[in-house]
Amino acid sequence: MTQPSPKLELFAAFAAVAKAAAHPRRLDLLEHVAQGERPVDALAAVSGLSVANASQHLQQMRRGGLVLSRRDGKRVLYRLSSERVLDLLGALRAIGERNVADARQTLAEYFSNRDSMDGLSVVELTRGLKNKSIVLLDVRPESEFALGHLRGATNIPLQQLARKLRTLPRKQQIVAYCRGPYCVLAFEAVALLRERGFTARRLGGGYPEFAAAGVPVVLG
Amino acid sequence: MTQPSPKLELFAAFAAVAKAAAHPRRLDLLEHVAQGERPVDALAAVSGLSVANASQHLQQMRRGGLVLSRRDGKRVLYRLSSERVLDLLGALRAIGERNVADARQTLAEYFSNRDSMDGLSVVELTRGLKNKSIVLLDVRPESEFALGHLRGATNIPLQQLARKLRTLPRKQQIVAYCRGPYCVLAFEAVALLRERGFTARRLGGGYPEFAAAGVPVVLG
DNA sequence: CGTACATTCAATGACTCCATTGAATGACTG
DNA sequence: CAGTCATTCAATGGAGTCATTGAATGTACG
Repeated sequence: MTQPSPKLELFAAFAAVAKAAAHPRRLDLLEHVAQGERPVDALAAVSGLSVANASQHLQQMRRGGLVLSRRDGKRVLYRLSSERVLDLLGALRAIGERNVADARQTLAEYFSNRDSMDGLSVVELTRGLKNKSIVLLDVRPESEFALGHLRGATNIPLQQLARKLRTLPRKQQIVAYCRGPYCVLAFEAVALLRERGFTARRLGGGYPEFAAAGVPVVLG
Repeated sequence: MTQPSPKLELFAAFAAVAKAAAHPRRLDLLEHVAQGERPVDALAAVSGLSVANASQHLQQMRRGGLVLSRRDGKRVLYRLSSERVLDLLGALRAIGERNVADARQTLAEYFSNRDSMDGLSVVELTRGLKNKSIVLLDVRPESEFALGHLRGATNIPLQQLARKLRTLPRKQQIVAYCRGPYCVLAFEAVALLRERGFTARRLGGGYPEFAAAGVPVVLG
């Protein structure tokens, strides 16, 4: 329409991508979609949205090219469109984290003494698994673990963790992960484990990030 | 099960970053800001916005943490907040480019036979400069070149290119770059040069991208 | 110390986005 | 082929965004 500027037309396309990501609920949904392919109602349930609302948000992300959908029987399954989306999320986090750190509120409050909670990198994880110096713990709900998880991980959902402590070793370091870098499950798991005298650390990212980084996975 | 859920609060911060990038004009402005620190009126001029409008867009990007501003006398200078912003732009491009490729319109129309126009990588550039097998050409306006450019580049603004062809060598490959991966200047320069029998290619990104990738620069 | 200048603020209508509701589509199941 | 279920559509108010205007800061310079 604005006849000229092919550049602006392209930038409009890029802006549409950003717009698709520019809503807190959608980012939340996106993190869940990143765990694996799932139908609308499941995504609506885990992120606490009405089905209609979740559907609309998912469609907006599809228009923006963040997710793809396919029909399977009477369900429609959504999945990430590509690993590039994780790059986008990473960039948003990097900038957003800086913003909240400057006006330090949330981070400091909820993820207190973050330094000691600093996450393991991919290389540290790989080395530790080879060494058998660490035990990898997936604290997401069973259903998400079943959908896909890092190879060698044991699944103990956070809610059951307190009851199953005796199954965990005390001589190795326990490394917990969940959905993403800001997923609270792993933070709380590490806090609980340390309280009970275990040596515990958190992974620097969640399942999707480490899977994208090349860590071997088991798919459901 | 919390009122403002720490996670959603963080995601709101990330969404705010995305929102700051979710407007074509702002992406355009951002590309110009990425060339170097500049006052509002200059940015307004190059992107064809009114000063008040540019000011408001810039402030929104500042709130989103994409740019920073500082006062210098009676001017306010804006600059990128960090190189992370370039990562964000890269991710938006990667996803957005895919989207328009699927509905191939703009790309095909304006950047026809893009394969042959495919850009040089950082390593290719570095090797070529060492070899002296290429000549690096900056086709941005003089003012932007003065603000900062890749080391070893010659500045011939696109408008003057046709007149200054005789200053260019015919035995080396000419590599043109401008503001970013989708800046038309370099595309047109390459097209013109090839028409006149030169061997010409485009750089795979603009000044900000290659500077961030570690290519040596000269600052003004 | 007043004037000029760069930038920002405030206010305005046109427009788009958000969440909710209830109805419509499409596809399996008996 | 009627019933059921998952998803999407359409319509609704309420909130937020956009570009434009003209006025208000704040800084320098004579």
